[in-house]
Amino acid sequence: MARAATTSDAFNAVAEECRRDILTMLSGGEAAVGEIVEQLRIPQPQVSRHLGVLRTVDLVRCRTVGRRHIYRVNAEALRPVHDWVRTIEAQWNERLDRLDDVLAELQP
Amino acid sequence: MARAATTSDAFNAVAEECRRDILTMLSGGEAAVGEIVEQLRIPQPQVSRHLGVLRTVDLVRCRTVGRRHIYRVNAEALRPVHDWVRTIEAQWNERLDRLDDVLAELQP
DNA sequence: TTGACATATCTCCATATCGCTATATGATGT
DNA sequence: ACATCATATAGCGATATGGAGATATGTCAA
Repeated sequence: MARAATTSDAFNAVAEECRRDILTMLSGGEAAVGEIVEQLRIPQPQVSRHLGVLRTVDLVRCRTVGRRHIYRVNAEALRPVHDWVRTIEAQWNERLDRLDDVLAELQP
Repeated sequence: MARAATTSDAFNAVAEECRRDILTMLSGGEAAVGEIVEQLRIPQPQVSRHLGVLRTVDLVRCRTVGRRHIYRVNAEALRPVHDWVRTIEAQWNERLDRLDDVLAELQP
C-alpha cells in the first residue's frame, strides 16, 4: 500500500502547504475561486483540485452565486486535529510538571 | 512532483495514523521500540521506520540504554501544528477557544 | 567466541499524489 | 445562438510512500 489518501481525513488534507494557505486565507472570510487564485498566485486548476480535497473532508463548503463558487471554512472539521494535538501536549506537560515536582523535592 | 515528503515537517509526519498512535502512546511516557511493537501490534521494522520519520522532524528523541533504544515525545515540535490550527479556529469563531478555557478550568 | 536479544536498514511492489496543460462544464449577457 | 467569463475535470510523468520480509548492526551474557 501507499500513503493514505489526502482525502481520507483532515490530517492528510492539511499536510499540504497549499491547502493550509487556502484555509488560512478563507479563515479571514469566504472567497471565490478566482480570488484565491489571484491572492495566492496558484494556477486555477490546482486551486480547484485542492478545494476538491478540502471539500471531501468537509474542511470547506461551497455556495454558488451565479457563475462564482464561494468557498468558506468549516473549522469544525479541524477538531480531530485540534483534539489530538491537545491530548499529546496535555500528557507531555503533565510529565514535565511531575518532573518539576521531582526536581523540587531534590532541592532542600 | 509528488506529495511532500513525510519527513518534511510535523504536518506530514503526523498525517499517518500509525505515527500518531506511536506519539499518543509515547506521550504517556517513554518506551523502548519493543514495547511499542508489542502494545501497538505493528511489525518491528515498520515501527523503526516510523520512529525514523518522527526523529527526522524532531517529534521524538532517542536515548540508548544497553541494547534498548528508549524513545520519548518532544511535543515542542508539534507547535507549528498547534499554532496553525488555533489561528484558523480563532478566525473561524471563538467558540472552541472559550470551550477550551472552560475545559481547562474544569481540569485542575 | 558463540548465541540470543534489540533495533535498524534494505529491497520489492502497488498506488496516490502534485504540478502542468488542455479541455469540458456551466452561467451570463447580448 | 454566441462569445465570454468562472470553475471543474482529465491525462500525463515523476516520485515518495507504506507494507512485507530478509538481513545487517549492535549489545549483552555465558
